[in-house]
Amino acid sequence: MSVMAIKKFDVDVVLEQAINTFWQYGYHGTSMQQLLQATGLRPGSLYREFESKEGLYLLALSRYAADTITTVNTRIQGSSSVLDGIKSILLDLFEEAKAKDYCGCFLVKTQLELSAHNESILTNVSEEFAKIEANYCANLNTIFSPEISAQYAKQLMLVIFGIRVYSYQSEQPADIEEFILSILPWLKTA
Amino acid sequence: MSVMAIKKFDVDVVLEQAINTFWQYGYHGTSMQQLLQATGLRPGSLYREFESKEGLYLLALSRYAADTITTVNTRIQGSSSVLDGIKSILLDLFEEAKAKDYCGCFLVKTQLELSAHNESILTNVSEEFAKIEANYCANLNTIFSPEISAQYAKQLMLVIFGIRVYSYQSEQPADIEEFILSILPWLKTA
DNA sequence: TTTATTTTTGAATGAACGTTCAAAATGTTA
DNA sequence: TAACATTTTGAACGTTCATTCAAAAATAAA
Repeated sequence: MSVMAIKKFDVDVVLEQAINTFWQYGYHGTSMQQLLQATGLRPGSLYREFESKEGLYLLALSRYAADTITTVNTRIQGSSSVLDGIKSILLDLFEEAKAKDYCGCFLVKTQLELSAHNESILTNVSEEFAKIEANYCANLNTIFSPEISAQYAKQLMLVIFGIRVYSYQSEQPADIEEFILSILPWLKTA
Repeated sequence: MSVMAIKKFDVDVVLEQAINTFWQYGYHGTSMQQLLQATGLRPGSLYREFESKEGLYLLALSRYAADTITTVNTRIQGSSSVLDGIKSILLDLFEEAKAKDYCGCFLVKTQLELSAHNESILTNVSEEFAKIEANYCANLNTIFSPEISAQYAKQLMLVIFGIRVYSYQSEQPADIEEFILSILPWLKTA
């Protein structure tokens, strides 16, 4: 009995390259040619592994979503308090936006671009956002009542979406921390 | 001397139909076939009038942007106070989102979809948002100091963006007015 | 080295894309 | 009615799109 030839490419690496391309140019705005160039794969290999452009996109999307929650929790656990953690996450969002190649949030972009084309993607992304909100809520629960936590988590989601879009505008507030605290005063610590 | 045949179509009507199609499906997600069907025009007529798909899109976009400011001011002037007017605008955004064919804000969708493809569109949309923010600021100036007005206008824009994206999620806050006031307490009147 | 299995290759495919333009139709003036 | 400027028509164009698949290459066990 014999064993196969071994894959020349690393699926994780390819997925990350696909994420970056889709993230920047959107689903309809990205051609297979771009993806082949970004990943270095040939059509046959890419199709054998991911079935189709849509298949690759869905895998890239769920990978991105999973990473998001991990990042949030890592950040909170690395901070001196939950509130400081959340505050630093928001500050990071503004910081990210200064990058020349800023391209917002892949989940948000997907939601806006594809909700009219594909109902299941709308549901899919909504579920991911629900998970993210629930995760914030769980973290807030360690310091607030369940009712307050749920309310604050909702506010947080809305503000994060707001930052994600507002950041495309060139001018940022002079004092970003003050700006954040003026909208979410309960984030104030010590 | 003689005079021409007369246009069979109304440019304003065609533009509105184009807005609705682009708004829903995005630039890359809308084909010329869809636009021909939505407008009832034949390729030749559409191209003679608007030059290209991009030309039609740009005209549709600027039309939409102009309408936005008009709507805001009409709403504020029709209210008993500036703050009530703004509050009712925000409530309307949530209300709109309940519609089955909700498709967010055309300007926001354009910004997210096309900023990587077309620098001039990014600039274009950013300028429109700056106008909208300046318009809110001018209205707030009638009751607050210039500094406070500028600060509140920024908050307002961020919250509007947030609502525009958050609304794709199915579950809305139970008491929407309370939710709004918890984020923008200065909107509270009487 | 041969055999078995898997992966890679990349030219080719048909469909859909945005766009063009010569010819026909339209409506007004002379 | 004839002359005309303008608009409409819609088949056809070349390009790019996502995708396929028979053949070649790669690998490791027998």
